Amino acid sequence: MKKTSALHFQPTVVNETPRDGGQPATYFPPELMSCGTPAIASITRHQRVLRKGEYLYHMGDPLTSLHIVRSGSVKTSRLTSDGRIQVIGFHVAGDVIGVDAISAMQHPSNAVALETTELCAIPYFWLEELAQSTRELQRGLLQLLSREIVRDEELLLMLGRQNAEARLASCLLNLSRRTSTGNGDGQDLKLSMSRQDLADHLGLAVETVSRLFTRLQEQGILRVRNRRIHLIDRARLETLVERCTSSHRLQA
Amino acid sequence: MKKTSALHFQPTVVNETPRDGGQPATYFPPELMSCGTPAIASITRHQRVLRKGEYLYHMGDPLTSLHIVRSGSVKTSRLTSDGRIQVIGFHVAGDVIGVDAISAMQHPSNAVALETTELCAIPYFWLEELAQSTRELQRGLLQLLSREIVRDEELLLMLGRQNAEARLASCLLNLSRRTSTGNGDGQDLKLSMSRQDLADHLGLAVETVSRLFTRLQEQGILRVRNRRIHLIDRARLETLVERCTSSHRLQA
DNA sequence: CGTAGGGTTGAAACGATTCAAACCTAGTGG
DNA sequence: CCACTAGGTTTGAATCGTTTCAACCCTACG
Repeated sequence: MKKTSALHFQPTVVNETPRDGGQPATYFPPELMSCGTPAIASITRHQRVLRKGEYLYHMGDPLTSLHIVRSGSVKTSRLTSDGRIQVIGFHVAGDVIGVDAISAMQHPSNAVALETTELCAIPYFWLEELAQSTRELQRGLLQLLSREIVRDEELLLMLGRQNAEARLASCLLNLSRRTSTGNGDGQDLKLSMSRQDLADHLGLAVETVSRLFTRLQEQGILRVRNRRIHLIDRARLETLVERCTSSHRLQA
Repeated sequence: MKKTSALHFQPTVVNETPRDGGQPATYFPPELMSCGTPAIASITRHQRVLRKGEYLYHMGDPLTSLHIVRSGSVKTSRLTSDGRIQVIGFHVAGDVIGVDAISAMQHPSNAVALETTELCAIPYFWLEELAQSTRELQRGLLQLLSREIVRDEELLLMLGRQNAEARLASCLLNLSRRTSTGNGDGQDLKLSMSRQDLADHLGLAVETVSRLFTRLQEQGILRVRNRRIHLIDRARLETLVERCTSSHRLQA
């Protein structure tokens, strides 16, 4: 586990290199990047740091703020009445957490830090106010929520119609894409979640996930060293996935 | 199949009995009920009727309008690259369709009528405009999208962590709840979707769904007559479901 | 060095799928 | 009115993928 090195305070700067070259310090989701200055200014205060295992919120907590992950990672999850877990998602820098709480103004899921994690809080009533006066922000917010719906729909497709192998492949490619810095091609990833977390996300048993890693390694598609995954043959990994290609259109 | 009896034009009245007693003519989702009069007025024009099998939109189509189902039902679906289908949802009177298209301004899913269906279209750019000037409407819209996220998360739980039986039970109870008129206890439901559609929604094979119906009938939980389902023992159906109870809180 | 938790592996069991066939039912045309 | 068809639905038997249970291994950490 990392030490307090992750605790250095970022100044009020939001994105060092707004949108073009270099490694983007993507603390902000693209949907909210275009909103006006006052919005950004009011948002970037209120820092918060969670250690591994600390909860950001529990099911049933009232919604006070949305949160943007600045560094680290968070998992959100739900429970069945008999205690089985479904991990809804893993969230990394730039992701916004808590939007599922807007409808009932209380959280329907849990959010817990998988490692030391920096977040910035956006008081929700502020955000609504600002969105009312800032056209760009309103649009950004709506797009943000809609994007979340699309993401969940893709997960539904994964859980409903893909086998274990394809699910893991999907997940790894997804994580790789979202954590890669842009210039680094994202072939190496350090998973912050346990095998159990992965299993609970993919709707599988831990043992199955473990076996899959072994198998993919044997096939030379990736190399596994604990939670450090090296993607050797990304193309082959992609062929394992039946992804939703917008070109395809059969009878449905 | 029904005749043109469903084609009678509803006047500009939105909800006959706004919120209290009687059978609510729920053409509107609760989230948008509270918005100001001008919004409602501008929305309730633009009718549209689809026959069974007709598409409201295809994957890739640009977003022009959201749609509210006034009567009938619609299924939305996505495809894997190899042609397998995941039905995202079944939508009945009062449901809003198309919100997943807001993020990319084009539809990531298909929407097709399961029977003769009346819809009313809400031009999206109008809606955004109105939401900018009407506080209530902005809030309603955000709640609407958030509600959709919650719904999808519940489906994730279902697909990821429930067995075939619990999935079908969930789905039936859900359909019953949403189509019941309020005074009628909703024990009888007429499914507008095929077994295949159900299977594609629940992530199962058609044969499995068929067998489940037979089994539930043998157990005296419901009676099946084609697409007409009579719920005999709702309580027992509920025990089959492992639902997400907000009281429960284990280590997650 | 010893422990604890996460991770892996194997064998047996199970649930759901697949393939094949038969069965309804609604709609069609003689 | 009936036979005929086509789709949707049901049923059975064999197969497959994933889970379960149990044991073991590894590795980080005190």
